[in-house]
Amino acid sequence: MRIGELAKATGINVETLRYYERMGLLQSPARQVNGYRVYSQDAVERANFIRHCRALGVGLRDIMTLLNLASRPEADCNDVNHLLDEHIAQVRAKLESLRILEKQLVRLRNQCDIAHKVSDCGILREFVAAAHGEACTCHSSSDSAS
Amino acid sequence: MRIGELAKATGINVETLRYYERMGLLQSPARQVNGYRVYSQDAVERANFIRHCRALGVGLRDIMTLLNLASRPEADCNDVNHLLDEHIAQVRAKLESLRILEKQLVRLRNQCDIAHKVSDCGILREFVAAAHGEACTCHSSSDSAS
DNA sequence: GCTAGACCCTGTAGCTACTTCAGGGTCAAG
DNA sequence: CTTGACCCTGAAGTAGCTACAGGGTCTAGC
Repeated sequence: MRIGELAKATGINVETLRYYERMGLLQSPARQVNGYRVYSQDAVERANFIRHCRALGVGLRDIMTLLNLASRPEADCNDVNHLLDEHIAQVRAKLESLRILEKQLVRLRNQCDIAHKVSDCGILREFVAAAHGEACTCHSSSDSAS
Repeated sequence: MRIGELAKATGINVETLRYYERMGLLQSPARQVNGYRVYSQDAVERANFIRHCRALGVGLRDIMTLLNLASRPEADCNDVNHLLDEHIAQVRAKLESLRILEKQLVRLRNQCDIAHKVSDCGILREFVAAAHGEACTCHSSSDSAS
């Protein structure tokens, strides 16, 4: 199977597949005489594994770790647990900051419900006021989101 | 005020301030004879405005739009509303996918609560099974998060 | 006068996870 | 023999910074 077919079979972009190969996530496949990559069924599974992990927001480095662990059946499963726990913690932290962010944005949005001039816009006034406030107090307590 | 002082006053990194200048968010300030940047109080406010927006996850391009709008008091405030609405929608979409993600991760994590060998690890088995499943059905319904 | 250290400058590369582009080669069908 | 689909490599672009290299400037202390 060539790279285009692998792409179709896995739903992963051709370029992304080559990128994964460069990054060491996919082994360099055999080549035809013309230089085309030839993949086996193993590659499909490996690529799908990667895709599944990516859909869960797992980073490439961590996927690499998982792939290495998966290939050593005698390895200690604690590493997998640990990796997942960390990932869950990250996701929860992000969720929390996004929830706060949403509240702030909605509150901001409510400053200006009817269309009028920017000069009267509660939203921009809020922005500016917040900027002023920070400039005056000079010691912010909140941190950035994202 | 020099760039270091502006950095302290706003809590924005010196490098980031120069970056914002390169990106056109901050106007190129006056220079001393030795080439050092000199900032006015205006710059502090503008920089704080940017910082505030960034903390809300607003992208640099959108901040640019807001700054331009804010400088034209007669402009229509609807643009601000629209920008904010879009941003809120984005944040909500991200929240939703993160919530799903968290559930999936927690479910996955529960597959393997006691430390043992990778060969018996429910988590990795789940990953592999999911990859297999996707390979077989060949038409995924879920999309990626993040 | 001279040196250390803090600050400033520009320009460039690094980060993540890709995507896109330039500039080619290969192959099957018409 | 040409068209179009596919493949190749290597480099650059994306966002929003951060960090580094390799300098210049200024002030304080000896």
